[in-house]
Amino acid sequence: MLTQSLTTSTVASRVSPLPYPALDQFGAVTGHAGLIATEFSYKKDEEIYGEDEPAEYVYQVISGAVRSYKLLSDGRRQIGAFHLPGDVFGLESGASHRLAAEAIIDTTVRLVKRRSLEQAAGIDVKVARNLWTMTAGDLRHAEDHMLLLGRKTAMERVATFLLEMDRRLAVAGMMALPMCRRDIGDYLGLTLETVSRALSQLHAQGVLGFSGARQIVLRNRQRLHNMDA
Amino acid sequence: MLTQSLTTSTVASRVSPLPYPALDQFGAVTGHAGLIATEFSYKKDEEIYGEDEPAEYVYQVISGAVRSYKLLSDGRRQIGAFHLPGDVFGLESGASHRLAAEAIIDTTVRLVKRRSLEQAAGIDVKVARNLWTMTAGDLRHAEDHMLLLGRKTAMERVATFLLEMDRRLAVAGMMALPMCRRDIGDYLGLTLETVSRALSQLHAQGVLGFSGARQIVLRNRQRLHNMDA
DNA sequence: CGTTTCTTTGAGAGGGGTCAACATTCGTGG
DNA sequence: CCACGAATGTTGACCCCTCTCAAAGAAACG
Repeated sequence: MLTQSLTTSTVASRVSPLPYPALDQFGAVTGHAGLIATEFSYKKDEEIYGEDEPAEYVYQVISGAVRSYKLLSDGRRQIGAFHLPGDVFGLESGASHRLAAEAIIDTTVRLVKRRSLEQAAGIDVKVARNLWTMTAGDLRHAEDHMLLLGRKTAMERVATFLLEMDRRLAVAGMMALPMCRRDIGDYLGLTLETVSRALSQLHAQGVLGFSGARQIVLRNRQRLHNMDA
Repeated sequence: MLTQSLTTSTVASRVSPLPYPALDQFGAVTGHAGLIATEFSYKKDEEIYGEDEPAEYVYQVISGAVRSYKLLSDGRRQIGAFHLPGDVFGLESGASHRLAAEAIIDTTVRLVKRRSLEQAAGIDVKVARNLWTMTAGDLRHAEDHMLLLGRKTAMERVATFLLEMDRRLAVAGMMALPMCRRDIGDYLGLTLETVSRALSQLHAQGVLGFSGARQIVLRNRQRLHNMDA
């Protein structure tokens, strides 16, 4: 990794315009500490870091999308989270990454050295608090996702997924999913066929509209909320 | 809650003898800050706090066992974690508890006010770091559990559970499970019958021995490790 | 020692997985 | 801008793992 086009810049608080600047948690950390941030780009399906690899950097998506996942020895995959523009990922309290990360589509990230964040946290209590808060946010998502994976039906999982993506990346009532059906399945603990069937059923019921398999408009969010149990 | 026998004491670092004093993370926090810790007891199946309830206290199990869980509207339950003696639970970065907590059996906990921990973290960077590390530990467990819930078979889940409990509460090669089959099922995303059948099968294969349904001896940990994929 | 709760086991059903074929979309180069 | 090929998505048929429902057995408790 780290063998591509590389731009270095001293970061004030926010270098690049992000879709949701109001929620720029990364800037909240780097801003206080005057850290060096670097931009970096990955091509579709390129690995950003592997599972159990030393956690040298912390990342923020500038554009594109990232999947974090774990694998079983026979190749079964569980995606723990999708990271969209503005999201911070790869933040670890320990020495190594617990999940691998790959670019879903061509993606640009900003990154800072973990060591410098740790150092800043040792000096500035506000930075330390921000790191804790970000990890706690990841934990909240994981707890919600355990409920989905352990106890929801296929239709409920897909409904939950659609509402999550609608919230996170809908523009003008429409969302452009960056990930394929297999990624969605591996996120929801389903097969790609089951995801496809659920989406078709929702389409037939008029709950959503397609313009291409990955361009979706939700036409009845209330029905989806009811389905998500 | 908080309507039972109540003992207050000023905590040095460790008040009560814990089974695994080497891993006393709670003491690492309270020790530095000279916080007031209180002991409190709950009866079997008593609620400690509810989902979305204000997070006023942080807890450590002294004796007994606790389950943390989420419910769907129709009563389906996902247990996110079991808390055993020495474990800290109920630690939140935000204002409220994301999961409910109940005593599995009669349980005694030590508790400190969240506010005083926050305050200590604002003064002492080491305390802040400890809070972050504890939340990161919970996140690691949740990430592993998502893989289990999303991608493992029933037998793999039970094998993983047995190895986890063996690691956490085995004494002299034997473990005394505090929780019933339904709790195990709700932790593993299975029904209690499926858990029972998997345990019976492992028993028939000689992988484990019973002395009462909840007293289990692992006779072949390697086989379990192979099963857990 | 009786009662209640928990666990085991069986039989049958169903939701989601698997395998396969076809359709659509997208990227690429003509 | 279109044509082609590859990748992605949809749909169908069938199967199997786990769930559901039921009953008997074992353990815990007063």
